[in-house]
Amino acid sequence: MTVHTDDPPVSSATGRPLTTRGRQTRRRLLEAAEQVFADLGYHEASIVKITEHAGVALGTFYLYFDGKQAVFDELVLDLNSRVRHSMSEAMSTAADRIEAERLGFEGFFRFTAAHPALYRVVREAEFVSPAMLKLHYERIVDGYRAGLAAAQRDGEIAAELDTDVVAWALMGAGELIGMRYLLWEKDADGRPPAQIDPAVLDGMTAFITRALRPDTTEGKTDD
Amino acid sequence: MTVHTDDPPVSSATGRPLTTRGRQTRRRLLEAAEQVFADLGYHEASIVKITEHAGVALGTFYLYFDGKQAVFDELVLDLNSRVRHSMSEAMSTAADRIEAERLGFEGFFRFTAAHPALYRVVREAEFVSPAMLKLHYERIVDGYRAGLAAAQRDGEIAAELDTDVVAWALMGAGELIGMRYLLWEKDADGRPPAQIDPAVLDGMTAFITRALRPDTTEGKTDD
Amino acid sequence: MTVHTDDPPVSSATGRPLTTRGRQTRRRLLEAAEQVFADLGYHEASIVKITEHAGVALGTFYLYFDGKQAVFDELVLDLNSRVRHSMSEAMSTAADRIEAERLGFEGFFRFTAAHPALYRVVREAEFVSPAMLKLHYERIVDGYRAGLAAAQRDGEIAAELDTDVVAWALMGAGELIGMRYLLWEKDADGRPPAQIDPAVLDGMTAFITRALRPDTTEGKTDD
Amino acid sequence: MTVHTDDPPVSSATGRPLTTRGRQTRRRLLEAAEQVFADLGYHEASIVKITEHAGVALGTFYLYFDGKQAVFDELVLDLNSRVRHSMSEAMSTAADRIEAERLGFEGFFRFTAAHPALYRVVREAEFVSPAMLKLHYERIVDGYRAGLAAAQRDGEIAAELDTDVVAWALMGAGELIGMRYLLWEKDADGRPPAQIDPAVLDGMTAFITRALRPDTTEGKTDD
DNA sequence: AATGAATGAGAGTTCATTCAT
DNA sequence: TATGAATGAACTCTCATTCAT
Repeated sequence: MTVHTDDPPVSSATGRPLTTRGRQTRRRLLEAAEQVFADLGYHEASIVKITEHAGVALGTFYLYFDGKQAVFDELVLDLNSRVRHSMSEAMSTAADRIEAERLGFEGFFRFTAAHPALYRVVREAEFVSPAMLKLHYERIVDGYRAGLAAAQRDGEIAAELDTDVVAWALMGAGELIGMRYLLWEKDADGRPPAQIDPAVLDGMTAFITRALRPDTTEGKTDD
Repeated sequence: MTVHTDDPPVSSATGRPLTTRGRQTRRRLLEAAEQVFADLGYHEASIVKITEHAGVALGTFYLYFDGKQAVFDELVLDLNSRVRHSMSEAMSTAADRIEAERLGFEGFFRFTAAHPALYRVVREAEFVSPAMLKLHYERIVDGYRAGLAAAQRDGEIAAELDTDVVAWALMGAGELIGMRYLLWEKDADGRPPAQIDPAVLDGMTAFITRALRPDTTEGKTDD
Repeated sequence: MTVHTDDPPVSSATGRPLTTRGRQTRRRLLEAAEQVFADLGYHEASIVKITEHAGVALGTFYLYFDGKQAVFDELVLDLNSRVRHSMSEAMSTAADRIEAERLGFEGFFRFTAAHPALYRVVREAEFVSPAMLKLHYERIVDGYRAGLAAAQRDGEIAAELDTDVVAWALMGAGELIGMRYLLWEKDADGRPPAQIDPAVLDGMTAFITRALRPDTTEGKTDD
Repeated sequence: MTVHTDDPPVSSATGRPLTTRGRQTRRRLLEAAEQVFADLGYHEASIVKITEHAGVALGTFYLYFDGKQAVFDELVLDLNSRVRHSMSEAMSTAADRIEAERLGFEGFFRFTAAHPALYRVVREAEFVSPAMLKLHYERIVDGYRAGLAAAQRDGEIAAELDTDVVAWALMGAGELIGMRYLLWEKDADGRPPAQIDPAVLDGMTAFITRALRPDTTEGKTDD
C-alpha cells in the first residue's frame, strides 16, 4: 500500500523533521490507521488497535499525530489524492470527453474495488470531519467541472448543460453505483467482486452519453 | 413534526400495548431523538440529551425503546417513510415520466430543506446501522425503477436504458445535489436556503431529460 | 406448592386485613417469589419478574409486601418452617435418638430434593438478610440440641459430647452433603437426582452413629 | 496481607507481562478487592470503591482485570490457596491422622479469624461464581479424602467409613462451627474473638475422634 | 525515538420504588 | 383492589490522551 499525498507532512506531531526511522514508523502508523478505520469505522477504531496493528507502543502514536481525528483527516486527504490520481491516469488516453467520462468512472471503480477504505473512510468523514468530506468532493468536482467546461467550449458536450450541476450529479451517481454494485454486491462465495460488472459500466456509460452528447442539430465548433 | 411510519410500532420496548399517555410519551421521545441525532450526530447524541429534550426522566426512555441504536433504527425507517411519501405525493400530478422525475426531485429537495435530519440521520446510518441504510436506498430505488420500467414500456423514456442502473444513478445524483445546494449552501445571513435554487433544479432537469428521453428516431408506442 | 409459616402474616403491607381475593393474590406473589428467587437468585430476580410470574401488575406487589427484601425474608421464614416440619415428621417414628438422626437427615434430603429453593434462597440469605440466615440455622439447631440433650440424659448418646457443638457440626455436615450429593450430582441425563444415593445416607449414618453412640463401657441409665 | 496463589497470574487483563510498577498496582488492587468484597459483599462492592481503596484511578482497574467478576474469581482462588496452605502447615506436625484433623481445624479456624474475607467472599461465590465455589470445596475435600484414605490403609481410622462422605461431612461441620463460634460470636466489647474458644475445639475434636477412631476390636495393621 | 502505566470524564443501561389513575 | 407510567441514583466499562521512564 503506497501512501502519497499532495503535500506529504513528513514531520512529527511536534513539527520536528523526521529521521529515516521516524518516517518509517509514521508511515506504518498511517497504513495501520487506514486498515483499522476501514475495518472498524471511526468510532470502533481506537488508538490502541492502530498501534497494535502497526506494531508500536501506544505512546509512539502521539509522536507523529496530534490525535485520532488528525490521523483520520490525513488519511482522507491521502485517499482523495490517490483516487484522483487513479482517475486522471485512467482518463489520460481518452479521445474525447465522453470517453474520458467512461474511463474516469472505470478508474474510480477500479480504485474502489482495490481500496474499500475509500468509501468507508471518506464517507464517514461526513460525520467525523465534515470539512474533509467537503474538500474531498470539491477537489473531485473541480476536475470534473474543468473537463466539462473545456469540452463544452469544444462542442463535445451539449451547450445547455450547467457544468457545475452536472459535475455534482455525475459524482453522486458514480458514488451510489459503486456502493450498490461493488460494495454491496457479493459473488457466490460471499466475496465482493474484484471489478465492476461490465454491463453496469455500459449502462452507466449509456446514461452519461445520452445526457452529455450535443443535440444532433447542434453545430460543432471547429478545432 | 409529524411522525408516521408504514407500520407504526406503537408498543413499548417490552411489546406491551400502550395507553394514550404512553403513546404520547413515546412520540415525544422519537421526536426528541430526531432533533438530537440531527443536531449532534449519533455518537455525540446521548440518551440523557434525548430525554432532557423530551422532558422525561432517563429511565423512561427504556420503557419505549430497547436502546440507542433501536431508536435510531426506528427513526431511519420513519424518515424513509416520510420522504417517500413526500416524493410520491409530489409526483402524483405529473403528466409524463420525465415531469414526474422533476417533481420527484422537487419533492425530495423540499423535504430535505424542511427536515435536515434526513441527511444527517439517514446517511449516518451507513456506519451505525448499515442494514437500515440499504433498506432506505432500496425502498426508494424500488419506486424509481418501477416508474422507469413502466415509462419504458410506454416509450416515454429510451429503451436502451438499464432501469436499475439509472435508478441508482438518479438517486445518487439527487443526493449529492441536495447536499451541495441545500445543506452546504448558505445565503447572505449564513442560513441554509428554504428551497433549492430553481436554476439548479432546471440544470438537473435538463440533465435528466437528456438522459432519459427517447431518441428522436425512436418509434413511440401508441397510447 | 403449599405455603405455611408459623405465624402467617396474612395482612397487606399497610397492615390492613385482607379479603379472600387479597389473600389469594398475596399467596400467588409469594409463590412466584419462591420460583423466581430460586431460579435467578436475589439480585437477578426483579419485582417485575415476580409480578409477571404471578400474573399481576407491578404496582400490586407493593400492596402486599414492603419491598424486595421483605418478600425475601418472609420466604426464608416460610422455607425454614416447612423444612423443620418435614424433618420432625420424618423423625417422629424413630425408636431412639440415633435412628432419629438418620430419619431427620432423610427428611431433610427429601425436602431439599423436592425444593431446591431451600438452598438457593436460604443460603443466599447470608448475604441478603444475615439475620434471617442466623434465625434459620438457630431454629434448626435448637431442635437438634434439645433432642441431643434429652438423648444424653437417657444415655442414648455419649455423655462427653458437647450438644451445642455437635448440633452445629451435624447441621453443617448435612448441609454440605446435601449440596454435594443432591444439588451438584447429575444423573446420565444431566438432571439432579430425585433422592439422595442410599449409600451416601448409609455413609453419613455410620459417621454419625460412631460419633454419637455411647462408649461400650459407658453405663446406661435406666429408662 | 500476603497474596499468593498456586499459579499467580501476574499479567495484565490483555495478557501482556507486567513491569514492576504494574505488578505492584495489580497487587494493591487485589488486596483492595479483598477488603471491599469482605466488608460490603459482592453487590454492594463496586469498582469505584475498590479503586478508591487501592488509591488508583478507576480506569486503572481495567488494565489488570477483565471486570468485577474476574477479580472476584481470582480472589476466591487466592483465598482457597491461602487457607489450604494454612491448614496443611498446621497439620504438618501431627503424629497421627486424628491429631492431624484437630490441627487442621485449628489452622482453618486461625485463618478464618485472621481473614474474615474467607467466609464472606468464598461463600458468596456460590451465587456469584458457582464454579469457583465448587472448585474451592473440591480442592479442600481432595486433601481431606487423600489423608483419610491413607489413614484408613494404616488402620488409624475405622475401615467402614466412606472417606468421600466423611470428607464432605467434616468440611461442612468445620464451616458451620467456624461461622457460629467465630463469625457470630462477639465478646464483651462486641468484637469477634481472635481465636476460637478452646472448649469448642475440644468438643469438635471429641466428636471427630469418636467418629473416626477404629473400633476397639478392630485389628490394627502393623507398620 | 520509544515505551506503557495511569488517568477520569462520560457513556449506556437497570430496576426498586412511587403514585396518579 | 389493581394498574403501569414515571422516576433517577447507581452501576460497569471504554478509551483518547498524558507523562515519567
